Amino acid sequence: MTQSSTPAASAREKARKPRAHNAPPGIDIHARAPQPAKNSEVVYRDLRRAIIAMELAPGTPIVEKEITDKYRISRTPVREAVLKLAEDRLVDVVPKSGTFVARIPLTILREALVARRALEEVTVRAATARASESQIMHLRAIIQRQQEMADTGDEKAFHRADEDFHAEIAAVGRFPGIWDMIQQIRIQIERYRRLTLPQKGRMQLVVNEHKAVLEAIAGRDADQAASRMHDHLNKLQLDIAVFRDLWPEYFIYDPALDDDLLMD
Amino acid sequence: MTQSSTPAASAREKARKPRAHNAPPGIDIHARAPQPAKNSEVVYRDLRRAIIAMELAPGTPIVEKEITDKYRISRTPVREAVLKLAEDRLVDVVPKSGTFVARIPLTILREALVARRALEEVTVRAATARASESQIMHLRAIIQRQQEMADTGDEKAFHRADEDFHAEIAAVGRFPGIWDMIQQIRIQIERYRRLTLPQKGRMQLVVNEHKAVLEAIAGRDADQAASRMHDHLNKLQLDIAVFRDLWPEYFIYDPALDDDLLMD
DNA sequence: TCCAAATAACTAGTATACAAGATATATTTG
DNA sequence: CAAATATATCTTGTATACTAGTTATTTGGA
Repeated sequence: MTQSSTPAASAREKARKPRAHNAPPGIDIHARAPQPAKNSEVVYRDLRRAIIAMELAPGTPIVEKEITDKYRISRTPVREAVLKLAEDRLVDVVPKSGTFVARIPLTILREALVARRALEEVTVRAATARASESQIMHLRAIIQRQQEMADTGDEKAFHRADEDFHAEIAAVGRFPGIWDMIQQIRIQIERYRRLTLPQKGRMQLVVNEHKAVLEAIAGRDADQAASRMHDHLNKLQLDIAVFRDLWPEYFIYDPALDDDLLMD
Repeated sequence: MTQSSTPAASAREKARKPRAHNAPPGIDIHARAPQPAKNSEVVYRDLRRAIIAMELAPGTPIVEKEITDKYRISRTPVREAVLKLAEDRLVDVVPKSGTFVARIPLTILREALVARRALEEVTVRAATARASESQIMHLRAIIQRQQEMADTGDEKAFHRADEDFHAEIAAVGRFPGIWDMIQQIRIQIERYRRLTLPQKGRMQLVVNEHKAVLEAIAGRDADQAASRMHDHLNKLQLDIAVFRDLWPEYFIYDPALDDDLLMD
C-alpha cells in the first residue's frame, strides 16, 4: 500500500516534487487532534473560558509571569496564547506596558448581533431545505432535553442544549464553516449575556421559540423558519443601554455611534 | 486634576485599585497605529499578500530560517506571524515537520461565498436606509473611477475600486465590524479569484452590476438593493468544479460534500 | 541492483536571557 | 508639606540556545 499509485495519489505527487514536505499529510483541517494538546492551547482555552465566563472582569491585568508559574511552563507558549486572545479581541495588549482583559465594545456588540442573525438565517434556511426526518427528530430530542433543563432550572445544561440546537441546525444545513464563524461571533456576545440576570420564565420562552423554529423547518417553510429565527435572536439586544449604565467600566462606548444602539 | 473625583472617574477607580495598569489607555481598538510597526506585523502582511496573490502556491513550504535571514530578525516575530497566518487558514503548521501554504478547501470556499453574500446584504440594506445624498454621490464617484479603470484595462486599480465600493457601502451602513468580517472572508475567496483568467468584458459587467446596486440604494429600495447585491456576488461561484480539475493540487476536496458545490 | 535499517539533517516547540519602554515608588527640592 | 525629579521595578518585545520529533540521505546487506 505504501507505493501503490492510486489515481487520488497521482495528483498529490506533482506537488511533492521539490520536497516531500511540499505535501503535508492529508489531514482535514477540521479534525487534527491526534497530537497531544499543546501547552499554548491549554492556556488559551482556560483563559478564554474564564474571560467569557466573566470570572476575569474587563480591565483585569493578564500577567504572563503568574501564568508561567501556575502551569510551570515558559513564557513562549503563554505569549502564544495571549496573542490568540488578542486576535479574538478578548484582551488588549499594550506594548511595553501590560495586557488586560478587553472591555466590551458596545458598537461591536451591536454588529455581532446583526451578523449572527444574518448567518443563522442562512443556516436555518438551508436546514429547512434539506432536513431529513431523522434529523428533525434529533432536533426535537434536543429541544425536549432543553425543556427538561428549563423545568429543573439547570442553567448550564440549558445553555449547552441551546448551543446544541443552533449547532445542529448549522450541521443539517451543511455549513460547518459558517457555524465556526457564528461561534466566533458568539464569543463576543457571550460575555454580555453573562451580565444579564436570570429572568424568571426566560428559559421557557427560549424553548418555545426553538419549538416555533423547528415547526417551520418541519413544515418546510424556509421564510417562516428564517423569520422565527430572526425574532428569536432579536431577544438578546433588548437592553444594551441598561447594562452600559450598570457596569460602565466593563464597556467601551463610542459616542459617535450612539444612535445606532437603539435601532434595529 | 489627578485626584479630582468626577462622576465619570469614580467608576474607573474601582478597576484601578490593584494597579494603575488596570486602566489601559482609553485607546479605541480600531485606531492604535502610533507605535512603530512591529516586525511580526510586517512579516505577516508580506506573507499574507504573497499567499493571497498566489505568488506562493498552495503546498509551498514556509521556512522560518529563510525569513529570519531575509528580514534580519529572530525566529520569535517570524513565528508570531506564521501563527497568525495559521489562524487565517492561509498556512498549515505540521508539528515537528513543517509549515506549508494551505491548500484551498473547496467546501470552505462555498461557505465563504454564502456568508459573504449574507453579510453584504445586511450592509447594503443598512446603507439604503441611511445613505445621505453626499454619500450616494461618493459612491457614484467610486463607480465612475472603476468605469475608467475598466476602460483602460487596469486590473489592479479596478479591483481597488471594486473593494472601495463594497467598503463604502459597509461604511455608509455603519457596520465597520461586519466589514472586517467580510474582509476576512474575502481572503479565502481572493486566492480562488486570482486563478480565474481575465475574461473579456467581465470588468464592464461588474461595473454595470455596481451601478444597478447603487440605483436601488438611491431609489431607497432595500429589497432590490439586496437582491442586486446577491446577484452580483453570485457571479463568482460559477465554475468551482472547473478549477478543481485544472489545479487539483491547489485544493482540498471533501467528497462527502460533493453535491453541495453545485447548489445555490 | 534493490531494499532495509541506521544515521544525518532538517523542522517546530520550548526555555531562558536580555533589551526597551512604561509605571510605581522613593527622593530631593522649593 | 507639596510638587517635581530621579530611581527602581514592573511590563512586553526580541534574540538565541536547546529539545524532540520528522524527513532525507547514506550505508550495509542480500
